[in-house]
Amino acid sequence: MPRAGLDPAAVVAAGAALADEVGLTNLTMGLLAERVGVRTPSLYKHVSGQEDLNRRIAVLALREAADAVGGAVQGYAGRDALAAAARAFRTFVVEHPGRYAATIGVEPSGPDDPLATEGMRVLGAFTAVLRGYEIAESDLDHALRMLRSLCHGFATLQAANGFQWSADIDESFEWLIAFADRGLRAL
Amino acid sequence: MPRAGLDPAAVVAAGAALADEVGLTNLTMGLLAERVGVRTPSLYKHVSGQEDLNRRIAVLALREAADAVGGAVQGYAGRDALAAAARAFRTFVVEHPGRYAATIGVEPSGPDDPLATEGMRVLGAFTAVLRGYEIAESDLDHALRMLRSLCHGFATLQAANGFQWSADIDESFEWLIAFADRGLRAL
DNA sequence: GCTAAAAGCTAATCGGATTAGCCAAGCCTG
DNA sequence: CAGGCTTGGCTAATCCGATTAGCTTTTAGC
Repeated sequence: MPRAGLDPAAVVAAGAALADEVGLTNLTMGLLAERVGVRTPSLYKHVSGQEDLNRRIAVLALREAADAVGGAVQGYAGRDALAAAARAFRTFVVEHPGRYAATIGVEPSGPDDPLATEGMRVLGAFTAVLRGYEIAESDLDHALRMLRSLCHGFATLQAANGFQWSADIDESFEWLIAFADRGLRAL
Repeated sequence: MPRAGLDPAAVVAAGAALADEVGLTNLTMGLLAERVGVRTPSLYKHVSGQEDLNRRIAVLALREAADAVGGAVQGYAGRDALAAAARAFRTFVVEHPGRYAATIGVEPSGPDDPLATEGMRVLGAFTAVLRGYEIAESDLDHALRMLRSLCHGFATLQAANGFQWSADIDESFEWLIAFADRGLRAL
C-alpha cells in the first residue's frame, strides 16, 4: 500500500474543489476520502474533523478572494477599480460557490486567526477601491459595509440561483456597479 | 398516552422557532421532537423528512417576511417607504435568522409552489417601494435586484456576525438606506 | 540498516435520520 | 352505544456519516 502523499493543504484543496462541485452541504468525509484516494479515517491524519476542514477551506477561499480582488484592482482607480473589484469578487463566488459558502458563519477565534487575517485582506482590497473616491473619514466604514453587502448579497443570491426572472444577470450586475459608483462619487 | 394534538403547521412553527434559537444547522429532528413533546419518529407523521421540514419553514419565513415588509410600507412612499421596507426586512432576518436561513438555497419546484408564491410577495413589496421613485421601466428589474442584494447581503452578514469592527451597525444600515434613496432618486 | 514519527488501514462506536410494524385514541356510522 | 377505520404516537430496527481506537507499514533521518 503505497502512500498517497497527502498533507493538510492537499486535503483542503481537494475539499474546496469538491465543495464547489457538489455543494458545501453535500461535502462528506467519505466523498472527499474517495476523491483523494484514501479511506475515510485517514483524512483525520490531516484535518481534525469536519469543522476544521470547513475552517481551512474558508481560509483558502478568503485568501483566493483577496488575491483575486486585490489583483484585479491593481492599476485602476475610481470607477474602474470599483468595477474590477466587484467583477472579480462575483466571478470568484460564482465559480467557487462551495468554498465561498464555507466562509459564511465561521468566526475567527482571535486576531491571529488566519481567518481574520485573510478576511482583513479582502476588506483591505475593497478599502483600496474606496480610496479612489472622495469619501469623508466618517463615511468610510459605512461605505465599505455597503459595498460588501452589495457584492456579498448579489453574489450569494446568484450562486443560490435566487434570481429567477427575466432580466440578464450580468447586465444587472453592471447596472449595480454603475449605481454604486454614482452614489460614491456623490458623497 | 394522550395525543399531543400536533399537525404539520404546529411542527413547522416549532421548527422555525427552534431554528431561530439554535441555528438552522443545529436543528435536529430529535431536538424538535423533544420541543413538541413527542418521540422523534412521530414527527414523520406530519412532515416527510428534514428536507420537507426545511422547505416548509422557508415558506413560513417568506410569508412572514412578505407580511412584515408589505405591512411596513403601507401608507408610505419614496424614501419613507424604502426605509420602512428595509428596516422591516432586516429586523425580520436578525430576529429570525434560523427561519430566514431556511430560505437560502431552496428552489421552487414550479410556479405553483408556495415557495414561489411567497417569494413573489416579498419581491412585490419591494417593487411597491420602487414605484415611489421615478424609475424607467428598463431600470426596474435592476433596481429591484440591487435593493434585494443590499438588504439580503447586509442582513445575512449581520446575522452571521460578519461585521466585526468599530462602527455602529444600525448607523451603517441607516446610512445604506440614505445611500440607496439618493441613488434611486437620481435615476 | 535501524528506529520512530507519520500516514494508512480495518474494526468499532456513536449519533442523527428514517423506516417498519404495532397499538391506542378519536371519530363516524349504524 | 358498539364496531371499525383512520390517525398519531410509540418502540425497535436499520442506515449512513462522523469519529475514535488500535494495528501496520512506509520513510525520513541517523
